Order: sequence, then C-alpha cells, then structure tokens
Amino acid sequence: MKQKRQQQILKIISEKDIKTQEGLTDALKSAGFAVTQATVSRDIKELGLIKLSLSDGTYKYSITQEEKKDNNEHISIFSKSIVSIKYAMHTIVVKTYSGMANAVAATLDAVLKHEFLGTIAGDDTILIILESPEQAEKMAEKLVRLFNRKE
Amino acid sequence: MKQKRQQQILKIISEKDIKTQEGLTDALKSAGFAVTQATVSRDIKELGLIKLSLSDGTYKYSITQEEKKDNNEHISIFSKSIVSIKYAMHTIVVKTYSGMANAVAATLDAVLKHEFLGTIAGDDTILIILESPEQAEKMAEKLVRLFNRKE
DNA sequence: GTATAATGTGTATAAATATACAAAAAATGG
DNA sequence: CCATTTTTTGTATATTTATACACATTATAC
Repeated sequence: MKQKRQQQILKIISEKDIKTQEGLTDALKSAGFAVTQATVSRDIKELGLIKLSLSDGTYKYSITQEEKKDNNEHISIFSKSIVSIKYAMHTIVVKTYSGMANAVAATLDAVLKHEFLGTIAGDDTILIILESPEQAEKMAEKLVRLFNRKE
Repeated sequence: MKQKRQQQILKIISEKDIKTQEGLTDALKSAGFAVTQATVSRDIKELGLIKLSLSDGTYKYSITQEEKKDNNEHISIFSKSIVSIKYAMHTIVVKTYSGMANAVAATLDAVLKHEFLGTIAGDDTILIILESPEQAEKMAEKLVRLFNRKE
C-alpha cells in the first residue's frame, strides 16, 4: 500500500499545487488513501520531496529537478564545463575547461545577447563585456546562480 | 545589510550542513549578522532555498539547481533555449528556439561528445545520433532531467 | 502453525517554520 | 530639513512539519 500511495503522491503533486502536508493528506484521502499527516511527512521524507517557494509568495511540494542523492555527479550538463565566474569593473571572466570556452560563449550569446555588449572567447576563458560595473556584478551573480556550483 | 546577509547565508549553506533555521541563525550570528529565526525564514523564502532530506535521515538547507523563484522565467539559461526533447530509434531530436540550435549543439558536443556519435544542427533543430535505441532512450531521459522543463 | 523480527502507521506532541502585527529603519519627494 | 512611503525586522504566535512511543501489520525462520 505504501508503494502505491507514494506513487499517488508523485502523481498528485505533479497535477496540482500542494501547499501543505494537510492538503496532500486530503488529496490522498480523495484518491482512496486514508492516512494521516504523520505518514505523509514520512512519505515526503522518503521520496525526497522539497517544498518550493513560489513567486506568488506561497509554497508547493515538488520533486527535485535532478536526482541528486544517489551518486555524486548531479552537476548540470552546462555548469559542468564552467570552472569559475568572476567579475572586475564592467567585465566578467568565465573560466571553462580547456577547449570549451567557444561552445559556452556561443550559447551564452544566443540566449543572453540582449543582456550584454558582447563576448570574446579563447580556449578556456570567456570575457563578457557589460555596460557598467553594476551590471557586471548583477550579471555575474546571475550566472553564478544559474550555473550554481554546489555540494 | 540584508543583501550581505543573504550572501552570507548562501556561503554558509555551501560550507556546512545547516539542518534548521535555528542553526542558520546561530551561524549568522557567528558571522556577525544578528537576526532572528523569523528573518532567516524570510531570507530562505526569498532565496528560494529548499530543505533536502539527506540519506542519513536528517535534513539540510540547499539552493535549488536552477533559479526558479522571481518571475516565471526561472528556467535555466540553457534550458531556456530548448523547446522539446524527443527520441526515435537511435536518435534524439532536440527542438530549440529559432537560430539557437547551433549554439546548443556546440555546447552539447563540447560537454558530452564522448557519449554519442555526433550531432547535426539546423536552425531550430538538433539531431543527436546514438548507437542504439536503448542508448537514445537513456540519453534522452538524461537530457530531459538535466534541462528539466517543468512547472 | 507459532515466535521473532522488521516495517508501517496513528496519536499526541515536540520541534521547526511561517506570518500578523507593530515598530524601526531606510528610501523618496517635497 | 520634514513628511510620507516603502522596506526590513523582531516579537509573539499560528501553522506546519517531524518524531517518540505504542500498537498493528507484515515478513521471516523455524
């Protein structure tokens, strides 16, 4: 039963925004799984679900994007090629693994070109040029967040 | 101060396993930021941090892999350019927004070239060629996870 | 079968987290 | 400068979530 119930939980949270464990308990009840919040709490823990804060100021339960847990290579495909991101004055310097700078720069250009003046890529370094130190700082923070290296 | 404090929070959780907001409050205090749990709760909400359940049965705070938060365009910089990922036989078809296929393909190549035979990119479509349907399926699933389109 | 161990669950409650409200601090516009 | 608005924060507390404990259920070994 537990197995089925946890399946159902994944189904439920993929279909509607579940904001609390109480809400999930109710939804489960509707689906024929009568359990208490305590059990839901345990299920959530086992499933590794997370509570996200949404842009409207509320929360919802969700699965994690990647399967982190298990092994250790849960690094996003792109951030994988990036070594570091630093900024100075109105520029950002992105270091990549050897030979990858052009590929990364091309994609950055394609996706974000309206947000900076331009990029120059060598073998393992990309220079991104912004209009001001302020913009460089903000963009650098954004890139760091987007590629977030962690764990 | 808030800005600095939130930076510090990100630093702290990247360095040590923070299990509760109380723990984070203490760590912040040690770092010279004396605030209460209430403020930490608000910071966590703003930063979009999540509470992960670890394999040892405990919890820790962490950043999300992608930036979801703010507006609705919290889609990772790269997945932003990808429209869909489908597979057929031993190939995968990635659709991108117009003009971005080459940039995305270049990066895929750079990062994953040892994992597939090759790629062909047009204006908004990339064909990835694998060795077998099995490999194509697995790789497609991997790509979907890595770029995880969702929400 | 019975005994024993392991797993799952509810109840009650402890622990952790979010928030209403008021006050303080900072920003904005004269 | 002062007045007004916006943002940030603490206090107190409501809400939400996790868990100790006891009981129930299921699996395992004989």
